[in-house]
Amino acid sequence: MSTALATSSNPGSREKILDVAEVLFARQGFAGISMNDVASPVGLSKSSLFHHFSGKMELYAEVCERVLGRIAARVLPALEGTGPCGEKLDAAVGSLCDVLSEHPHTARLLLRALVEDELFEADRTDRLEAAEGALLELVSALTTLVGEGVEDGTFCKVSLSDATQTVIGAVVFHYASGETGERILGEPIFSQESIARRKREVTTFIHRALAADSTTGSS
Amino acid sequence: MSTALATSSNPGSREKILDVAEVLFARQGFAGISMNDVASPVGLSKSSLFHHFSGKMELYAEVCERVLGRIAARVLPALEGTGPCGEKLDAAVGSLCDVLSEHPHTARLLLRALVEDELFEADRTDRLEAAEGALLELVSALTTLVGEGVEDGTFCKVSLSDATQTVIGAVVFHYASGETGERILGEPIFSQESIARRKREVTTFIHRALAADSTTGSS
DNA sequence: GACGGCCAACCGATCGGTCGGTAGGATAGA
DNA sequence: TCTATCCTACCGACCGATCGGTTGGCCGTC
Repeated sequence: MSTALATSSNPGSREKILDVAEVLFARQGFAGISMNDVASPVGLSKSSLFHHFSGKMELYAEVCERVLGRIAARVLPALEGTGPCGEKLDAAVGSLCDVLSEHPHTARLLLRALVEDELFEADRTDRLEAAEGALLELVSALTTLVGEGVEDGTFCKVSLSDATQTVIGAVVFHYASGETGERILGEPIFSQESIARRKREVTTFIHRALAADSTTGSS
Repeated sequence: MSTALATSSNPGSREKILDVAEVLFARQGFAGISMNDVASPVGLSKSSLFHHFSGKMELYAEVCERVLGRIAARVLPALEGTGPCGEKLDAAVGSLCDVLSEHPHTARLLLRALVEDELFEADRTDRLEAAEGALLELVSALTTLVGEGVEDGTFCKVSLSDATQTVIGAVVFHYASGETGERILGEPIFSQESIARRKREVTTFIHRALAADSTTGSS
């Protein structure tokens, strides 16, 4: 009563399902999570999930779509802004770090989506295709930016596609590395100071790797 | 008689099971593969797998152990050799590239092992612990090398653990990126020329990122 | 009374794992 | 040399549990 829930047409359930599913799929993958695993933390029965999503695959695809959208919303503006290529790249890497550290499971889901891609060859959803399209758009925007930097002399001559792959791996892996990563670091990955240091370190790492000359230009 | 096989204690089956399981686990993960999936390509029945391995977890652990061992056997010597830090790092990264491209599914399994780590908290095997120990040993050797380079002025001042994480991600991700990665590159990842270019590109990328001054030193 | 959110019960399929048994080479006692 | 025994590799049948998904119906709101 006092709380505003338990009314009909409860739009909260859908979002709650997506929230829970996002975390679980990120941690254990598509095959590692059952519909029951998702339903019970939400407080619903398994069959209710099928009322909101036509199947497990749909749910997974929508989760991916949402995550990719969140990333794109943050990173694309940084990539497409005006200004020097070097600054734009730093901003894009920084934005990616931000969004990956604000949603700690995002990187895992992203890495999984990349690594498990050809798994669903049989029954891909349109949604999943769309999500992958958004990802490729993001990646190609990054590649384009690197290409511009190489052409105008900001960056040194590198293979564009290789550099793009390297940058993605360098940034994303850390946030997805979980327990093992924390054992490497010797401290939590998502503590406030780790997040700040990580952003600084990986940004300058990439900046130095691509900068055409030694004047790194930072600070 | 003439052939040396078909005797008792057939060691071939065990190896064949491990070979198949390695590929399948790498592609679809622990939860995504059933014992039947492993058994039938080998040409055995599911129950025969339980004759060689006490359970699915054991099989997975042994696969991980074998893969980690293969990597360590190639990379550790490069890390521990004598010589300038810069050259040792280049050699280690190169060795890692070599072993990851020679066994195309290794990177995926490695990435999975890192990303799925806290999944098995309940029923970890001793073997799995051992494999993870080998991995951490490898990583800490890399961290040590970077530390030496920073101290003797070969590398610029970076957070050791962050640099290690970045290097691992930069190298490993590419070989695990599968179909999506090929769409980024626009060509096969494991073609002969891609392999060669990748090794060169990522090595110089890391070299430039860590080198203390602009004299990259490469030819 | 139509409709949306929800659920218990159920379905066939498949999961990891067990069990009893078979084929056949090695071994030992006679 | 014949035979009884043992062991390893292997398999078909089976087990309880769980999987994704369906069905029919309950309940509260318009």
